[in-house]
Amino acid sequence: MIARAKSRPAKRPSGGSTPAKAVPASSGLTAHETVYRTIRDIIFAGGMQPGMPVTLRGLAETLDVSVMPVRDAVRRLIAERALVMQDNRRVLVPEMDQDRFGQIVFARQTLEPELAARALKNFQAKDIRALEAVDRAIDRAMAKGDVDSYMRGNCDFHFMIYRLAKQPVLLGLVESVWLQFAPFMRIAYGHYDTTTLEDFHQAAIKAMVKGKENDLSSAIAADITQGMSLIGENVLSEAEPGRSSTT
Amino acid sequence: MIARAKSRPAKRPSGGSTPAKAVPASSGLTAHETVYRTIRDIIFAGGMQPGMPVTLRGLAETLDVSVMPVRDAVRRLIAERALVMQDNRRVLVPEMDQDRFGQIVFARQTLEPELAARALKNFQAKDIRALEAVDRAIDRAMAKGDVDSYMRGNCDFHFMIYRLAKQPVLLGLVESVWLQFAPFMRIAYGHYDTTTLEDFHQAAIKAMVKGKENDLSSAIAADITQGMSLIGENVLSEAEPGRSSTT
DNA sequence: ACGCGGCTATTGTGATCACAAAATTGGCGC
DNA sequence: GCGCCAATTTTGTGATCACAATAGCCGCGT
Repeated sequence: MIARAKSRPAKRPSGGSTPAKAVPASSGLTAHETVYRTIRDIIFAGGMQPGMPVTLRGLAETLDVSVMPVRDAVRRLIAERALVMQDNRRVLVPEMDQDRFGQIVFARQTLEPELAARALKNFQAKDIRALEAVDRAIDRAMAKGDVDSYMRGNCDFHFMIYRLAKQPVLLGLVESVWLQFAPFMRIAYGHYDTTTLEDFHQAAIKAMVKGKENDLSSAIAADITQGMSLIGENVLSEAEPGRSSTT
Repeated sequence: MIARAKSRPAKRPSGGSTPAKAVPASSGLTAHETVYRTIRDIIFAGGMQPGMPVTLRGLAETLDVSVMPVRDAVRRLIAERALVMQDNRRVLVPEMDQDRFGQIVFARQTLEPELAARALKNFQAKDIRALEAVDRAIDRAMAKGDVDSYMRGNCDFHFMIYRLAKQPVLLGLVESVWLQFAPFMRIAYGHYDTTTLEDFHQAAIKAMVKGKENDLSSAIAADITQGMSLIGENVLSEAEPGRSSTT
């Protein structure tokens, strides 16, 4: 739950320039960058319900920063299509529908297997080991029914591969696509038993070890097909009628 | 040419809240949106040289707005990969290299023919007429050697088709890709005689009229191949060695 | 003459204030 | 009790100021 803006109970001391900051202390990055990653991670973790409104002051209050970095971060996420701004100038997590979903599936199937194939020549032994470690973590999360860890692991697995391709243009496109369907992945996986899923990650790792480009692409493609059809079945069927709001 | 920041010759009147604005008057949109489109159009028109630094205050001075809308617009363009920010926090038009170019070509060839195919079922007679008008304008621009009009027409032609597909997710990805290679298109077309190019636009229009999806995709693919190989030959070969600066 | 160190100007970042539009709430009339 | 209109609150937008970091420049020393 994201806190709403409060009534400005206490004024800032007086200091000229740096009255309020808490987030950026953790790293040497800019506040806006930190806020951006924080929000992005929340989205990837499924922490934002589609249709849920997002307010600058609300986020600023929650993250304990001023509105300025939040504004930058939100605008960036809007540019990346992770959030949308409607005519009201209201910012919210976009809803999913059949059209959007079909486009996302096409983009994933088109870009990600190719990205994996282009990563193949850069794989080193340590990368394989890291991927196996992530995959074991995914298995543990599946066994425990830990949806958050599963999603995080799945995201790490894919992007660990894609990053190795060193193709920043394609990687940027894929990141934008992931940001757009991540919220629904969380919903679907929350409804479904992930333990019954076939593990295409092992097939992908095996293809990497053997250097079989086509096998790697196929494994990624199969993984995407499986995951996206799961989302499609669970999200679109119930979200279509429109705001059931069972509460 | 974009003006550099000057030495702040005249101070703003004094008014409390709206001392400076000139761009937004033209439309009911926000200033940031207007500035964004202005910069984007400049990029599409090839008005920004790769490697050229971009400063917030410089742009603000040129467009006669305060730095705030410019800041929003520039950050948005950075998110869309039209501009890059280096570690120095300096913003500039990204350079092109073989790697980036290959990724852009792949993304275009993968996404754009599909987008055209998906637009096919939405074509109406007036759309065909509009496309033919644009194509005639392109021919005129080619005949006169008007590079700017040619590029504008080419951009209009493609996006008029893509927009009809009503696939906002894919359209967003394609727009981001175009923003990344547009500056180099200008350079290539400035060096090359465009009158020798084969006109795949006519083939595309004919395919639309006949409703032949595969022919339309092929025509778009051929058009992309032709245009991008032209850019590749003219830009990469000379830009590779590094900053010749013949002036 | 050339290199180097300090100084100045410029840059992006962030905070705060002000404002218009929209949403929400409250009260009034029916 | 229900619907509508006005006042209030909340929201995004934009402007201005302040500041740290950097780049560019000038002069000094050898």
